[in-house]
This record gives sequence, structure tokens and C-alpha cells, in this order.
Amino acid sequence: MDYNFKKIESKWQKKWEQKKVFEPEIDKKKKKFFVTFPYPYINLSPHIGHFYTIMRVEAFARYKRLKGFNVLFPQGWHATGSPIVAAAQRVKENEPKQIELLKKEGFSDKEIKKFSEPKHWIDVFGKIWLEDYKSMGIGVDWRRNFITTLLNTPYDKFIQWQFRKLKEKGYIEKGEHPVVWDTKTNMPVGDHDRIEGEGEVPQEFLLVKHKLGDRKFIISATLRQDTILGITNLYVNPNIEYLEIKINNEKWILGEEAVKRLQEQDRELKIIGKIKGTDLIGKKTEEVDGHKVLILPATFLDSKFGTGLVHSVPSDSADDLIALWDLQKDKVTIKKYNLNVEEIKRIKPLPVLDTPSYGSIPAEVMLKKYNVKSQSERTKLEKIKKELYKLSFHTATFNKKYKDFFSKNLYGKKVSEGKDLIKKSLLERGWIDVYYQLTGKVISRSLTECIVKIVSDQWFIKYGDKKWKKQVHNVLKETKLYPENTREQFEYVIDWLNDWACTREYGLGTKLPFDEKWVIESLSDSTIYMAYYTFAHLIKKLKIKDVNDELFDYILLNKGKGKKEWKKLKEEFEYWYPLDFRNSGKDLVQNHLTFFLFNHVAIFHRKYWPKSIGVNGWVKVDNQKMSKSLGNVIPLREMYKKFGADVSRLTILNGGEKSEDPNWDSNFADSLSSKFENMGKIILDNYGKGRNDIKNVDKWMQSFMNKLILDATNFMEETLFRSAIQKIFFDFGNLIKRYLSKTENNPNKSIFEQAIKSYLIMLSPFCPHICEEMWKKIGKKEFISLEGWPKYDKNKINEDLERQDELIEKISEDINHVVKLINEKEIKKAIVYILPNEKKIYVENIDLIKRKTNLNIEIYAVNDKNKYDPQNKSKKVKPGRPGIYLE
RNA sequence: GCGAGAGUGCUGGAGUGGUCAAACAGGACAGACUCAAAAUCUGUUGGCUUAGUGCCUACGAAGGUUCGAAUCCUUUCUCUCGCACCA
Repeated sequence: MDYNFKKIESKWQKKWEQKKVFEPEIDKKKKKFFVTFPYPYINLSPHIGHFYTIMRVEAFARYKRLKGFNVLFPQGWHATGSPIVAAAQRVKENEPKQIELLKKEGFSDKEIKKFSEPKHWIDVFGKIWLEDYKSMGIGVDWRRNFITTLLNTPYDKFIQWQFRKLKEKGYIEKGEHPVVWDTKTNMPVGDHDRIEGEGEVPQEFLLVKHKLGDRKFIISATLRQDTILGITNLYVNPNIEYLEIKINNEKWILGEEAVKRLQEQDRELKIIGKIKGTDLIGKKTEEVDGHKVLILPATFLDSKFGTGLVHSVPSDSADDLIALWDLQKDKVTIKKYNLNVEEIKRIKPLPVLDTPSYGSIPAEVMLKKYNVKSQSERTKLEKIKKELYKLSFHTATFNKKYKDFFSKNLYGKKVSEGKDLIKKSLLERGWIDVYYQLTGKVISRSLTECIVKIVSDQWFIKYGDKKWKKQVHNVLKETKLYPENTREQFEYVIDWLNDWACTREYGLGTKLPFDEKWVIESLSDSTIYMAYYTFAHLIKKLKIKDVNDELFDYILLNKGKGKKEWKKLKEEFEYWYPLDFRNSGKDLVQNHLTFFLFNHVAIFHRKYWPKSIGVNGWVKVDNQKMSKSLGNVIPLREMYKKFGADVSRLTILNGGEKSEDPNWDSNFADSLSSKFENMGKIILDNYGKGRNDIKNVDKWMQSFMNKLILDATNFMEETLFRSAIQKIFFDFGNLIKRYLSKTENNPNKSIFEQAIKSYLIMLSPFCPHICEEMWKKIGKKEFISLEGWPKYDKNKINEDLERQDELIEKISEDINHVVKLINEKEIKKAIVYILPNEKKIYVENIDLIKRKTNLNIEIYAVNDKNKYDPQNKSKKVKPGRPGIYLE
């Protein structure tokens, strides 16, 4: 047959639309299945990367429909946030890069001007997405399509309702948090907006006070409050001038850089003086537990890092220990600063932690292990620092000193369990304070060095809430994941997530209902909207004044009596929800997909919590990573133009599965249409022909076919679409060909028909258009898309028949092989010797062997008395491996 | 640095203790058909060897467990995603 894909494809797409194949209605007799692909952000056209993820949803939807489910697959568009507004602004300013981008999308100069208006982006790209979906045969219920933001009033109200609910339940609160901040543009600086310093984050440090006098403290910074009881001395740099500041009715002495950072972090303070490092040396401070320690000189201290001075814990810090040793030997320095030699020599590490197999002074063991001789061996010391930090945190336990000192007895407890408590306890006593420091230098796009800023009137969703986390962990246990091995990452993210700043001052979206200067941020307004799909087409018809909290309470929470015209909406929600399958790329695990779980738990009754989540990898194009800079991002439109829908669909799903990165293989795509044509020809040439009796070969076919359907079904259930395609398109295709060949194009009529029908139906989720076409050509009137997935009959699977088939194949191959090896043209006859119990199998299939080898075949059992065996080959015969003699 | 996933032949990938030189697909090569090409069919595709079943070398690298490892353990290298206020 002639495969004119465009004609066939658009024909069937129109028919599906006319007959509303993808517009399901409530049908209580049928089980429902609700699938979604996260609504895409519509600031550009869909490309091959989106396509893969969409296709996983689409193929699953079609499979479930064939399995008899009432399937809902809706699709909306996302416009919340800043990219569209920012891009529109750039168009307004005639920014060349932005203009170029739109040109590449194929817009004329005149059209491009219109893109200075954000709404235009949404209109244009929304339409493009819709058309592209349709051209690829994606079976979406378009009645339920919508966009986000206040451009869509009912949706806007829905999001407001959601946030009021979250607030009522105490999941939203105002607070402060540190951000990386550009002082020039007065904006937070995300990773993408940096010229230097990608990945650097604000890190919380504890400022430890060391009492010098009445309300006067020297301040050191640390990450290791767990060793605070092991301080033996302080170090200051004699060459640095420190500042004395007034803060909270206290006087602090610390480095200039640290003071600057405190000011940036909105701390109220006043600089009241300067103190040279040398002036501090030799003085004593009182520590939290009352013991007094000496201030010693150290020239290695960097004024930029921390507070420019440190406390020393030689038991658990190799740096501190070796510095102490060095100083104890350094008579020159001791003398220079008028220090008491004996007093310094008396300083010994104070054990605080018990570290398994490192003892109570692990720093000493480490120095020996790495053979460190001096402070200048920085690489080794850095390595030790990291190793020891990890070791202490995970394995070390607190010693006796920690028995009564903090609010709970920590003696014997692990550091990882006690660290937070120590922080809390010390904060309460006012002995420490908190501030932030960047983990590295960050330069923004505006070429400014960034600082840490504390944003103070920000609204948060409290994903850090422990109880909430626990609930989400529990839901996750009940949630099916495709593939299962993504579970670890989810578990990790649930624990890792902290309170999420959910509002912005800039961008499109919904206003925060209880603080209207804020707009709800885009990842926060997209967490439960799947529920909105269930009634999206109906809510459009309600009067705007009716769209209020009462309505949403009624539909979604089953509260109140509701109005008569609201009933239908509630029914839709209650029928379709919960969501059965949501699929996205692996990059969304750490935010969207996890937020999605959190918010469902917070708002809905447990019967409406998500059933399953699919996660997939990132598309590669001909084994290259896909990226703008490589120029290998294939827009959906181009793909459609070049390959059509069915070829594209099959190729992309054949590219990969599970969480691996799928590969778009152009060669494969190129070779497909001829494969379609070939298979089409085989089907049409043979369908409806054949005989009625059932031979062994027919049973063989049934056995294989049933096994294949069984395997394919299992793969489909697990969304292992590549494996399914291999089974259905390749293995089943080959099986059909083999069956014809074995029966010399005279198969059993009904078995062959059953095979063809099963083949087409199972293939239809992947390439539905050509399957519809073939379906019609073999005389079917209904849509293949609405057929029933083939059933398998386990009783028909017969291992013996399969084993026999293997034996026959094997012997034919062996004969051919031997013929080739001896390279004799004259051979006419092959004589085969087998074990008596296998003789029947070979004799029954003698014609097949003849055909495969083009030779005369004679078969003898090894115990046949009158067998012809001039070379005594029958002696070598083993089960499953006959002897062969050629003439 | 931290978390997760992954590394198999010319390529994509199957395979998770023995039946593995490794399914299936693609590519390449050879043959059949054809005026010719495409398609289709047949064969070959780690090396050596051979009237088939044999030997060697292989599953990122190095060690280990085991009678036996692509498969289990340890270490190490490489790639992908994420590490937040950004869609």
C-alpha cells in the first residue's frame, strides 16, 4: 500500500474529533483513568523534548482506553511567572537576542512588534501548542483547555481559594530567608543570572561569643557547634585591625568583612571603635561553660573569611591542633608577644567527642594518618577537615561533658542527632548568633558582586514542616512510581525541601489574596490544578460572581449545599479525581512533582491523593545532548513536516524508557515508513485467506502469540514503552512473517485474523493513524482507538511447542552451517541422527527442514536397526543435538 | 562538594550468580531477486580454530567474595539530572 502519512493522519484526526473520541463523559459503569502532562510554559513552541514526555502520557492514555477505561487526558497552558513578561519587555526594548529568537520561530518583523504585549505571547504560543498536539494525534479533551493567571478569572479564583485553604491550615506564613542578592538591580540572583559563582548558596554560620568583659565579646564563626565545649584557646591575626561594634546592647569584636555582612543582613549595629589584633593577644576570654582560655596569635587567619578570628578545638580540628603544636615550639613568637611559655605548653586538647576507631582526639590520629608535619600542608589539611567533618557528624558521639549541659542529656548520642539541639539551646542562652555567608564569590549579570540579603516580609509555604513531611512520606509509599528507582530521589527531596518563598513582586499570576502586593509564584500555583481540569469546561459557563470560595468548597471539599447548577461540576470532580498518572521529566522531581504531593496532602481528602507518578529522562538527538548551542533542538512542527505523526511517535518512544535519557534516532525514523508499507502489504495480501483446520504449526503460533501479548501487556502496564514496541512492532511483526512462512502462506484463517487484529490494536497507542487505516482496510467499521486490548490465554502457551520449534530451527541452521563449511557443491542429502524420544518431532517437521536447507532429509533414531550411517555420526548424538551426515 | 540515576559489542540497548561472545533493533559487508536502484529475503559481523559442540579476549577501571560474576561487595573514573525562590 502507499503510505501517504499526511493524508491518512489528518483524515483520522478529523474523524476522532468529529466523533468526540477524546471527550469523555461521566460513565459510572466504566472505571475512569485520569492522566496529565504538566501544563507547559508557553513562551516558546514545543520541541522534541516535550514530545517525549507528552507521548508517554498519550501512549498510556490510549492503552488504558483500549483496556476499557474511561480515559481523561486534558491539557492547559502555563503563563504564570516572569519569563513572558521579561521577554515582552525585551521586545519592547528591541533587544537583539530576543528579536532573533522570535525570528527563528518564524515570525515577521511586523508580527514581532506585537510581542511587546505579554498577552500576545500567550495567544500565539497557546495556539501553536494546540495545533502541534493535534497534528501529532495526541488525544486531548480540548474542551477543558485553559490558561493560568488572572487573565483567566475562574482559574485565578481557584488559586486564591487554594491559598486561603493553605493559610487556614497553617501552611503559609510570613517570614524571612536569605537570598543571593544583586545590590545594583535590587533583585534576587538565581543560578542562571550569574556570570560567576553558579551553585554558590548562602550558608548559615553560627557566631560564637567569647566573653572578654561585661557585655563585651570576641566573636568567632563556626559550623561545628558540636565541639563548642572543646575550645582551648582563640586565635587572632596580629596584623589585622578588628572592629568593635555595638549590637543588641552588647559589644562585639570581629573582622571588618563580617561587620559588613551583618549590616547587609539588616542587623542593627554601630561601629564604635577599632582594636588591633596584637592588643588582644594574651588576654583571656570566658567560654560558655565558664572555663577561661587564652587568645593567641595566628598569621594564617584570613580577614575575609568568617569573622577574621577563630576559636580553636584541637581535639577535633587538625588545623587547630597543628597550629597549637607549631606555636608551642615557636619560642620566637611566644616571646614577641610576651606570652608565658609554660602556660602555652600546658594547653592540651580537650576531648569532647568519641569517634569510633579514632578515639577521643581524632585530629591527632588524622595528622598521623596523613603524615602532616606542618601547617603549610594545606591540601592534606583540607582533606582531613572534610573527612573529619563527615566522620564526626555521622559516627561520633558526645562524651560526658554533654551529659547535663544542654536542655537534654546528649551523652552517648550521635552528633547528627544532637547538633540542632545544641544550636537551639545556645541560641536560647544568647551565647551564639546566626548569620549567612556565601559559599563562594557570585557575580551577577549586571557585573555586581552579590551579597546575602535577608528578605523579611516574604510569604512561605512551609514545606519544612516536619509533620507535613511525614504525611508526604506516607503518601509516597502508596504512590506507584514509574520507574520505581526514582523513589530514593523523592524521599530525599521531601526531606531536603525547606520553606518555599511562594510570592513575587514581579510577573504574571494570581495575587496573593491576603496580601495583594504579592503575586503567587509559578511553581506554587501549579500544584493542585489537575483537579480544575475535571470541571474546567463547565466553570466557563458559570456567572463570574458565582465563582467563589463557596463553589470550590462545595466541589472539592464536599462542603455546603451548593447551587443547582454547581452539581454537575461536583460530579465531574468526584468521578475523575484522583489523578491516576502524572508524567514529567526528571528535572521536576525536586520541585513540582514533590510540591504536587505536598499540596494534595494539605488540601484534599485522602481518597483524592495522586495514584502514580512517571518520571523520564532528557531527550538526546542522534546520541548528542540536546541544546540550543548545538542547534539540534527539533521543533515539533519540523518533525511533523519531515516524518509525520506515526513515525515520530514510534521513533521517540522507541528511543528509551525508565529514567534513562531517550535517544531520537533519525536513521530509525527514516527506515520506518518502508517498514509500515511492507507490513501493510503482508497484512492485506493475507488477511481473510487461509484454511480452517488446526495443525501443530497453528498451535505453535497460538502459543507464541499468547505469550507475546502477555509480555506486551506487562510492559504497557509499567509504561515500558520501548520494550512494548520491541515486542509488538518487531517481535510480533516477525512472528506473523514466520507463521506465514512456516505455513507457506496458508495459515489458519481465524488464528491469522486474530493475530493481525491483536497486532494492530496493540500497535495503535504508538501509531494510531496507520492502525486506524489498516483497521478500516481489513473491513472494520469502528475506530481501532476504541477497541479492546487483546486478551491472552495462558493455557494456550505451550513450552513444548516452542522447544520443538527451536530444535527444528537449530537443526536446519546446523545443516546449513556444515554444508557451508565443507564447501561441496554436490551435496543433495542430509542424514540426521537423533535420540529415539525426539524422533517424532523431527519427522513431523521434515518438510520444514527440507525447505530451510534445500536438501533431501533422512531421519534415523540412533537405535534404528536399518539406519544408514557410514561415518558413525550417531555415536555423538546428545539430547537436543542430532548428528548430521551429508551426501 | 552533596543527593539520585547510569556506564555492555560498530551503534542503541536486553541481560541482574552458571544455559553469555551476550536477546532485539540499527549500521556495515556478502549473496539471492531485478535492466538497475529501493524494498524484500538469506548469511556474516571480537580474535583464532573447526564437518557444527573448541580455545583466547571481552560487559568503564582496579581489587575482593564464589567451584563459578556483565550480574554480589569495596575502591575508583566518566556521563546525565538536581542542589531552590527559577520555569
